[in-house]
Amino acid sequence: MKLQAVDIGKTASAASIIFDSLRRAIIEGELADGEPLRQDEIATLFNTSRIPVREALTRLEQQGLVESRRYRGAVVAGISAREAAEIFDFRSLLEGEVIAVSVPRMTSQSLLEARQHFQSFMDSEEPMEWGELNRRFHYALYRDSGLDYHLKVIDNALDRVERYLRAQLLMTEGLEQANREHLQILAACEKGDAVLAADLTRQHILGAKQTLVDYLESRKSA
Amino acid sequence: MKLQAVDIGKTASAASIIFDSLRRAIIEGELADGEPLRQDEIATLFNTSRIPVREALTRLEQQGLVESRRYRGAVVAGISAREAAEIFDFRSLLEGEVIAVSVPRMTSQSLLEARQHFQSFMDSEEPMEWGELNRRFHYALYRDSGLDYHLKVIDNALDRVERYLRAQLLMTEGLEQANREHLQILAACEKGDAVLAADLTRQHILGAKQTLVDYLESRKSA
DNA sequence: GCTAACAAAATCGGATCCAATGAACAATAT
DNA sequence: ATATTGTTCATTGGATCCGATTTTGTTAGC
Repeated sequence: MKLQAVDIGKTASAASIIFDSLRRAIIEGELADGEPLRQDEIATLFNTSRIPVREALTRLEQQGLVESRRYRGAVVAGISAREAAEIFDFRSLLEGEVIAVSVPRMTSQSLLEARQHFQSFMDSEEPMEWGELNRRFHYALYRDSGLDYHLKVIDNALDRVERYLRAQLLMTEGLEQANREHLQILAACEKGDAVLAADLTRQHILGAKQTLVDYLESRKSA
Repeated sequence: MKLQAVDIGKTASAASIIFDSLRRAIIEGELADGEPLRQDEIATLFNTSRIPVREALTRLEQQGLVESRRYRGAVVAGISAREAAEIFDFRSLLEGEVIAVSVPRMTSQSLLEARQHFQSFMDSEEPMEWGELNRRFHYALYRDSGLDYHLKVIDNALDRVERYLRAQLLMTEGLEQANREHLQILAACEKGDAVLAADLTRQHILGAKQTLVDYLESRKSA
């Protein structure tokens, strides 16, 4: 008997549905920084009580996506230019390492997927898709490292800065640059050059950092 | 008006008290891997309802310290030798970077504190204190990096492996080695040699990794 | 004696209810 | 008029209650 088995027991609880939904909304920038998240409001929105909402909010708080103060409620967590810069440095360090480990073990399957996601990213006109497609591209290249813990931490770090990345991509000429750099990274992986892939990945991230920090500081002074 | 002001508003909620308490118990190994954490039991223990217990458990789950399955409850999360090894590699990468950034900015105040914690660690006979003293020592050396995000992630990674570290320190001759290496790291920082400090830190962590992995695998086969 | 079907107990996720706190606003005194 | 105090309202944290699911124990059949 061959079935697509699903891990029941991890089927969606109300809390996880709300969590995923809020996480997405925050990451995609639908909810602005500082926007208050009222438990009641969200509860009615999802036709539940406040209990699962609270669980979702505590999870989001643990991930740094919302800040919550006792009896005052939760707000979407913003980020300072300083923090953003640090997170990009952090990603640069980790993702460089991960891709370096990944390249020697990389399967043609993963390379194929990466190429497909690269194409989708290039073709996409929908800014809301960029984040997801970008993640899939990079994830395909990182996967074979087998470094699950690293990957989880990287994912979390991306969650924190993705909104700002999108804003930056929209404002500047960052999109063409991202495409160019993605292609270079892909080529390095296909060549099996781990050192080059790692170096390009780090530069890719640090470049984005610089553009973003400039952008954030220009907004601050404006 | 001069008063010793306390930041009320960040005063402990029942949930955070329970969270801290459980976190400590797990990290210090008082609760064994796989030990079930019954909401009711914990609630009576703290004289509260299950609600704050649930919040504490979801927070712990987010941090990877407990695993919880729907309708089945939460258990203390164990760790495989593979995961442990990965987390040590992860720490090695991050802590090396952090101390390298920290050394050039290090104040004599921090160096002094580090030396004090180093002494306390050496003098301590109480295994339950090791983890905390070890953290304080390293934290004093990392602090001036200003890399708060990195530090939070490192702290979380330490939470995941600290129990096993203690077991390993108790079982082997790791304690003298740790003291030797701590002293070397401290000396490098005092000399202002960032590259050396980073290198020693990485070796310090990777050495512990090897001992621990050997230990874990010997236990598995036993 | 062992297994399968069923019933009972334990436990969890979520709903509803109440108390504690903070914010907005009105009333009062200077 | 303004600052201060008191009051009301919105909102959160926690308690209690209920339905859903899993686990355990019991009984019937072989």
